[in-house]
Amino acid sequence: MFSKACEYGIRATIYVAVQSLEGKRASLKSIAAEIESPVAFTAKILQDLVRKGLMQSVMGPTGGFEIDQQKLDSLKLSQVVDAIDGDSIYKGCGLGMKQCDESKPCPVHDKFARVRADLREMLESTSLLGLATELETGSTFLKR
Amino acid sequence: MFSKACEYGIRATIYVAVQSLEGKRASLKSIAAEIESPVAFTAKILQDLVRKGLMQSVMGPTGGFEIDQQKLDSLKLSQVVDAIDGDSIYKGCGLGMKQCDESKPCPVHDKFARVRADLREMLESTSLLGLATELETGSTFLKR
DNA sequence: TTTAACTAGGATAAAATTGTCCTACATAGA
DNA sequence: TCTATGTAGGACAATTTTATCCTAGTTAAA
Repeated sequence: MFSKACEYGIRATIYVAVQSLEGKRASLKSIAAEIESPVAFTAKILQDLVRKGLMQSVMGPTGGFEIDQQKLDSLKLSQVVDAIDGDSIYKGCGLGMKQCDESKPCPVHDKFARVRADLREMLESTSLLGLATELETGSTFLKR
Repeated sequence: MFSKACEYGIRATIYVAVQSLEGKRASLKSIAAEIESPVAFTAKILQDLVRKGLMQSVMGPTGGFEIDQQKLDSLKLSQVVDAIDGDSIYKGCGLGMKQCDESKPCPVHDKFARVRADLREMLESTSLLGLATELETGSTFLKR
C-alpha cells in the first residue's frame, strides 16, 4: 500500500507528535529505537518532512524533532503520505494507465474510484493528534 | 497500490478473457501490443499465471494464451492479484508492523481495516467476465 | 521434413527502493 | 573554549523490481 519510507514516516511522525504533546523533543536515535527502523534511513525521511514543513528540527545537544502545537492541531495523515509517497495512491489509475478518467476509463476505474475515495477520506480525516493521544493511552502500538 | 507486474497482469488477463470469449487465442505479441507493455516482462507474468492455473498456454503456431469457458465463468480479480502480488495488500499491516492485530493494533489498524475490507470485497466480487464484456462493448479501455 | 510462428525460461541489465557509512556542521553545557 | 550530543547531507552499497536478450523447445502448415 505505502512504501517502506512512508510507513516509517507515519510511525515516526506519530511518535514525534506524542513527544511534542508532552513538551519534549524526540531525538533521531529515540525515534528509530521506538519505531524499530534503520537510523540513517529514518533520518532522510525526517529531513524530508522537515523540509516540507510538517515538523521542525533543532540541532545540537537537547536537539531533535518536534511538531509545534499549532501544526499538530491541524496535521492530517494525508499530509504525511503526500509528503513522502505523493498523491498517486488516491489519484493515479489503479492499472497504471496514463490517461484514465471518466471519459476514457480503465476496466476497473469505477470500482477503484470508490475504494480510493474511501482511502482518501480516511487519510484526510485522520488527525495526528488523535493517533498520538490513542498511542499515549496505550490502546495502540508502534513496535513489532 | 499494485506492482507494475500486477497492473500488466490484470490488463493482460482482461484482454485474454476478451479473446477467449470470441473463441480466439491471444498471442504474447498481441497482448503486449494491446496493453502497451514490455513483451518479455509480460511473458514472465503470463507464464506465472499459467503455472498458477489462471489460464492456459499453447505452444507453436496458432498458439497463445487462453482462458477456458469454465474458468472464465468463475475467475475473479482477486485471484489475479493474489497470484502476482500475494494477499499482503489486504492482509498485512498498513504500517508494516509484523505483529499487528486486534490485540496489539498499530495506530491506524481500525481505520485501515475498513478500507482494506472494501478493497478486498471489491476484488473478490469483480469478475473477469464482467470486465471483459465491458471492454468488448467499448465502454472501457486498456491503453494510454 | 523443413520452416515459421509460437511459448519457456535462464542470464543479465537497468532502475528504483531501501539501507549504511562517513564527514560536516550546530549548539548546550561543563 | 572545549566537548559531547545532536542534525544535515553526500556517497555508496544492497536489495528488489522492472525490463531486456538470447537460446531452446513446441507444433501447425507448407
